[in-house]
Amino acid sequence: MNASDKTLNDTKNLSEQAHERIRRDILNGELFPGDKLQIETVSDRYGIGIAPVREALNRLSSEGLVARKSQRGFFVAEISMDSLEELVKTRIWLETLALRKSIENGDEDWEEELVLSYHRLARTHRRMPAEAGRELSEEWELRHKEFHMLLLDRCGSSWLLGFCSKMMDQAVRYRSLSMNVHPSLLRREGAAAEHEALLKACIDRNAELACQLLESHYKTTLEGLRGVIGKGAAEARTKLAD
Amino acid sequence: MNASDKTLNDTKNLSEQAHERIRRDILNGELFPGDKLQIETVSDRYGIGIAPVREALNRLSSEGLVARKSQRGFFVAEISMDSLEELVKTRIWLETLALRKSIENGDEDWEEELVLSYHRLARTHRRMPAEAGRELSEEWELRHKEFHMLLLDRCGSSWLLGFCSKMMDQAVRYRSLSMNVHPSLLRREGAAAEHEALLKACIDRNAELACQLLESHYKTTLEGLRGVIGKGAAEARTKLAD
DNA sequence: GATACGAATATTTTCGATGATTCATATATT
DNA sequence: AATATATGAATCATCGAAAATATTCGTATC
Repeated sequence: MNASDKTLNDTKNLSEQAHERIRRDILNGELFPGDKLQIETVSDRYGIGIAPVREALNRLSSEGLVARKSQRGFFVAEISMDSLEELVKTRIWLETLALRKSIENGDEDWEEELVLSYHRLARTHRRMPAEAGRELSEEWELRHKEFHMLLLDRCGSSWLLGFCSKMMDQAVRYRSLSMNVHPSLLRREGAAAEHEALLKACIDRNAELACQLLESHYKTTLEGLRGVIGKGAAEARTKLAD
Repeated sequence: MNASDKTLNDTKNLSEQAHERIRRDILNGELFPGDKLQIETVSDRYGIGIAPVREALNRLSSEGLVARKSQRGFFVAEISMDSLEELVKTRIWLETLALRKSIENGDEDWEEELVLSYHRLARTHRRMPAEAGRELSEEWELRHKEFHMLLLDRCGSSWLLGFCSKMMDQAVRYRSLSMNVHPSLLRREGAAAEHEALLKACIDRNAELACQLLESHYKTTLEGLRGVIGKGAAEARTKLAD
């Protein structure tokens, strides 16, 4: 339950630490799409032996963040504008579905958790100036995902929740990568207001409105990313040289 | 594209072979929910070293077929009536969604593929007497999944297709396990007719009917399994002694 | 000058063995 | 007799090195 459990990577065994850290670096856009994940290089980078690293990469490959070419090693999963559009489309389908069910089932506890989660998200947002540190940005992403997942939390299907979570991770990845290329472009101001409207619609049990808001929220984000992605991958490759 | 590519497990490396074979044994119900997957035992069973087996188990754990308890090894994922009900519910949500989209987008090629796939399924079914061999039963499961996936194939989202595929695998698992406990009970005759009706509705582009048929198809299957599952897990454990 | 072959190199994949952790049994103490 | 502690066996996690496989580069041939 405690949020700090995941950021502190002390107690776990090495293969879990490797999994967590590589995953984080992919989601934060520090590892670029298509990059080769050479076992020994990765092993050195994190100071973890090659066996745990292999295990982590194997798991990440099943989670869709890493591609695994037989006998040719591991690569950071590719991205493309096409697959981003497919991703957003699918997110809208599944999340509006989940949101409707969640609004149907949600009780007063749910409302309270939502209010709290929104408050935390807004607070983090307020503290975030133009060029915030990475930790704050990471914290925002965490809160953001928490809020959006909580919206769906009462949908009644852990399967559906899991699918939505997976797709949210992918979306985070696209955002991070775009931000690395065009640092100024993103983190638009409108987002905060949209979250608030979404919160209100849920508390009012206005499923129709809530779904509309969610849909336009994602479509707006998509438009913001359009055009950045194509160049993004190529540009990122050069930046790797550092 | 060729279906036999997956059944022949020759060319691949050992870790992929292990993954395929363990996966198959879990889906076919030869490995029972909760069973410990002791590395060395598994390694002996398949005649594959422990390193590839570990890799396979790691990937299977991310795919939801294997549970991984830190520092305590791997176990075949548990099942329960509750999670089966959740599974069926979610399948109906997502597959009717995908089916609607697929019927919207499907062209004449799609129709032809459907007819062909249905024919193959029906033929396999016809050749299957009361107590068919395992190979034939496996072939039926393959065709069955192929047909159901093809129904959704034109939905326009590889994400959604992947989710549905994952859930179908789980459903196969529940069926296999139930059949191991009550061999006579399952493989009801009605299924063939239901598939045919489904095919017809799709070709007629009657989305509403098709979704209704799909829903009742799954609900009927669920009812057939009800009551078998609870005892199933316990009874299966004893059978392991062989 | 371009292409194909083959040796040398780099990487992945796999194995066998060594530390680390958990679980079970037995002994000791109240 | 019952709980607690300690010891031993089993198993997991990790390491380092060998085998299998791709990749690169140079050389020879057309």
